[in-house]
Amino acid sequence: MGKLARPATIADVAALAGVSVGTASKALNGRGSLREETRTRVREAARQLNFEANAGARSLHSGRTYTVGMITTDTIGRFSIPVLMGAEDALGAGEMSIFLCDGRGDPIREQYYVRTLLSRRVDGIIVTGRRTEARPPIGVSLPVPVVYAFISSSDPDDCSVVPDEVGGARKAIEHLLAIGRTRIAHVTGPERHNSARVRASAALERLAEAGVEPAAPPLFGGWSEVWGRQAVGILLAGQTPFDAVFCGSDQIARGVGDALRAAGRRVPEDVALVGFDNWDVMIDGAQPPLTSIDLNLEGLGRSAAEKLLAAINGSPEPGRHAHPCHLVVRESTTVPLTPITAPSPLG
Amino acid sequence: MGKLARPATIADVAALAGVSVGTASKALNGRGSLREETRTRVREAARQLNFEANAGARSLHSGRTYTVGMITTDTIGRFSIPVLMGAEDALGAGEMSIFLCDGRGDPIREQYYVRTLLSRRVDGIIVTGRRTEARPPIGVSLPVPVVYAFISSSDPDDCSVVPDEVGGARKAIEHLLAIGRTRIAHVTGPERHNSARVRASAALERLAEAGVEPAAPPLFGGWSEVWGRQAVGILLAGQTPFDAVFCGSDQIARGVGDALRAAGRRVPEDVALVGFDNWDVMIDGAQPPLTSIDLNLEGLGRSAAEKLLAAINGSPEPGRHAHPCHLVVRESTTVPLTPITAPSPLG
DNA sequence: AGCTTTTCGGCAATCGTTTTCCTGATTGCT
DNA sequence: AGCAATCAGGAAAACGATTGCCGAAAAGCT
Repeated sequence: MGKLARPATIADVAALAGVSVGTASKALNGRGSLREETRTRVREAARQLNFEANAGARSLHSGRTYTVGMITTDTIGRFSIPVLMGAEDALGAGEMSIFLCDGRGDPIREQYYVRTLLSRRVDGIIVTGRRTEARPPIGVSLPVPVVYAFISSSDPDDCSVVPDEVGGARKAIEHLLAIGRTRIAHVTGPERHNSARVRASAALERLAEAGVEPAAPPLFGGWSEVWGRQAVGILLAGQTPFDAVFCGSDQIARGVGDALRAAGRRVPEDVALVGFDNWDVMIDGAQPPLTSIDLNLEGLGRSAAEKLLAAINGSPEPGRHAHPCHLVVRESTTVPLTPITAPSPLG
Repeated sequence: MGKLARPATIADVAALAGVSVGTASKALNGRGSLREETRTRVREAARQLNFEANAGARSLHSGRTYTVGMITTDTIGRFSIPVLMGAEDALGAGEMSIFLCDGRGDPIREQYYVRTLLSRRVDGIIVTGRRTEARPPIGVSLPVPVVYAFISSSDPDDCSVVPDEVGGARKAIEHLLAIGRTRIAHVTGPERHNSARVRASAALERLAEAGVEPAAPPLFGGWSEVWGRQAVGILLAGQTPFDAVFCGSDQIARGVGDALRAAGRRVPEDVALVGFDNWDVMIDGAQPPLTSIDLNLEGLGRSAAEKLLAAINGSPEPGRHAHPCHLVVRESTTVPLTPITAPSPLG
């Protein structure tokens, strides 16, 4: 079989079509002035040889590679994937490809990747990660534009696109207030995490604006279900009653929900529950399904890619851009209006 | 600021060092015979200009791009990420980069990506997906080697690396038998899924080899927690008792565990529970943590990348290669020997 | 028929790097 | 001193594709 045969070059095509390489190039790219008959002859030869122009050679001439690099600071995962997909969407439409590099939290590795990407002459770089913290820039005066997505650069002159966590937390509180809850607790991740602090203070602020006292000071812990369960123990042990819990993540919310149920409190009748991240796995497994804040990561990735393209084309948009979050309401904060006719055995 | 300045070429370096480009190239690559003083002078010039050799131009000459493409058939996600990471690991050591393309289940899109990758002259292609089914090859007599990872190609002459699901299911059953369980049920995903069928029949076969009757015929449903909960309803409604459930996924296992607990059965004392996939999110959230089968996806990805490298270097290993799974034992099948001294409130 | 104007395509330079030759200059040897 | 052998580095030809320029043929005009 002809497997692993050297790919055809434009010289092969030209030879088969009986023209010069220059003419073949013009024919395939619709340039120059050629007879239609010649064009089709060349095209046919190209088709026959399965010719694909060597992108490397081409970019040598054009100076563009139609390629961007994407570096994840830490591990690629739940948050970076949607960002990647959104970016791919925005870039794919313009026929660009993505080099994916996983920095794994190692700055050395990261610098190595930056060099590699630069040697491959990418047109731009997107930096992302799994936390929303600000991070040091990946380099100074790099020869290509850089956009930070989800995470942000500590240099305010860099272009960063981040989720509007403040707005998200405020929406959560507003929703709970709107359904009449006034004794609201907040359980979230470790205080050293930017996201935990930002979401907590935004929630408190929104409560204060409404003139409502929080049911308890924010409970900082981990991002896990286990912590959610433990936090319920703390809340129940305290003397102040509560009719709603806003959680810093869906995992926490799920733990909270499970523990509440185990303690005989009904969700949402006794306690309304709001999560954060809108992570389908947690949302769907929870009983009942969780109301949550969607970070709109795919939109964020798309937006980041668009800003990168703009910068590549000479119109950078430096600064920190907040991308809106939105509330997704489910049964953990609303009793369904039409009660289920035939309740499933245990679902 | 010098931002967005044209990257330095080797000509710039040569000029600064006062040598010809050929000499500069030799100096930087350790070729030819040059005075040590000259080499260091060139290296210094390169450092000063932040020179990175243009990979495109270089590969034009060498015929190699040190790049591989990775195409995911359907969406990139929980299963393809570890495979990707493993592949990156194996390739990164050899200084290769990965082009990531998400086929999104659309064959047209996929073909488009194949063409793009070929035009970029990748040295090879890895194809992956989120299901273990066999799929049609991405192309016939492509000019570069292709390895299928996790999913497999329907052409047995292609190189595929797949998890040994049969072995995994057998290990699960063996473990349950080893801890003395004899009334074992199996709850798994939809029967139309290859994984569900394969795991179920392997489990049955292993039971038969041990001369043990299954507690019930395999229950096929969905991959979700909801289904796990429903399945417990079915099992409890049936008359045959059971002392263990082997589940086709950790999500199902988690649902099963929750429902068992809700029905007053203790895990693992009354019913031992084994999941599949060893997915940390489910494992850790479950009460108690789940014993599960690890697909070793990262190892699989590494192995796939190694086979791809071998093929690139002229030693292809065609055929279907099974990658071993392993059992990870946790509290859902074992009562801890040293009981917890101070039990957490609800954890 | 002889002239100008198009039309069509070939030639060659270019992009950045590597590598093969090849030429001077130095050294070693008798 | 004269010759060969070695060394250091330059010149130029690749690699594959694009594109500006230019020449030959064909067509249009009087």
